[in-house]
Amino acid sequence: MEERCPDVLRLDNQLCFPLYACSREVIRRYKPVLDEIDLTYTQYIAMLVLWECRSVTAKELGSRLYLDSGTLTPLLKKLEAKGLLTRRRSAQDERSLIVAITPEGEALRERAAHIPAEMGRCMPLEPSEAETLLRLLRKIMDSAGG
Amino acid sequence: MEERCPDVLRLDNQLCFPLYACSREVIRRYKPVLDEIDLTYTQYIAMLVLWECRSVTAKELGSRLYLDSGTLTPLLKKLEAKGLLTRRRSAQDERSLIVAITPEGEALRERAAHIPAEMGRCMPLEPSEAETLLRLLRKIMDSAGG
DNA sequence: CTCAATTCAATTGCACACAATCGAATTGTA
DNA sequence: TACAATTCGATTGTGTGCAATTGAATTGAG
Repeated sequence: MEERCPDVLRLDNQLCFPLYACSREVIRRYKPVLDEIDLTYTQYIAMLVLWECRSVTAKELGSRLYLDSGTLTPLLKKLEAKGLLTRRRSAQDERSLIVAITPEGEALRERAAHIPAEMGRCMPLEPSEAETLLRLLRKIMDSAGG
Repeated sequence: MEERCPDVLRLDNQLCFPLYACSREVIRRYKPVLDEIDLTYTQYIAMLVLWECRSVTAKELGSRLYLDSGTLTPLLKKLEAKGLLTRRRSAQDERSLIVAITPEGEALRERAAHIPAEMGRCMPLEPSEAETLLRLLRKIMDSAGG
């Protein structure tokens, strides 16, 4: 008799897979609205930081988004090519790259202002549920290993 | 006076970003243990399905993992090259690709059996919290738009 | 039966993610 | 002040994700 697959190895019994699948699903749902402003999801979250900060170093941006230079360098070059931001070296430290929003980038913020509410309507969670979800995600993020 | 960035556009006030960041973080934590059995995370979840089912069509596998042929075709070819599975056309329907686990693939299951428990220790959630998290993720997955 | 519509996996092209490495700039210490 | 260690962004290479297209096989309406 063949040994059965142990329950612990079942796809649905792991936290990792629903988390991974749900993350991709939510990004898929953003796509139609992000298409309207010609941003990918990763470009969108980079712009979210710039809409908050106007100017940040690439290092700070990477630290906020948990992305390294291998991902950020080509991403920022594309956003620069779109005219949404500028890239220049810091005068104090030539190693640092300063990323600053342009007027076009600022203007895009208004066209993006409706997105969070629109996406919120796609998420069937009560405010208390959303808060619980956020708390649990942060608990994982903050735990040792990251 | 410059208009401040509206709160709704703040990175941390959206559900999408913590979800996306947490998913990548958890996959990062899997990497050291998956390196030991020479699987990427995506290859691992594909093997999870095969450890359950032994034999599935590519379509069924894609439906379980929410991945399309553009992702699965090269992935399955790599796993076939590792000797963990076989790929052959269905006799009943030549369009269908049947993916079946090999003895080497079965053997790998034993070397992977410790992974869920090990990862569980990296996740600081109480059982009830994990259950809540799963429920909320499924609620999002099951909602309209997917 | 017939042929248009559908269903599959494969392919192509683009955009991430991320490990590893590089080279320039800066820092810390003797 | 030298100079080794560190920090920073850029580059390279691999492996996904996913949209769009292709081509073969199957299905279904007439």
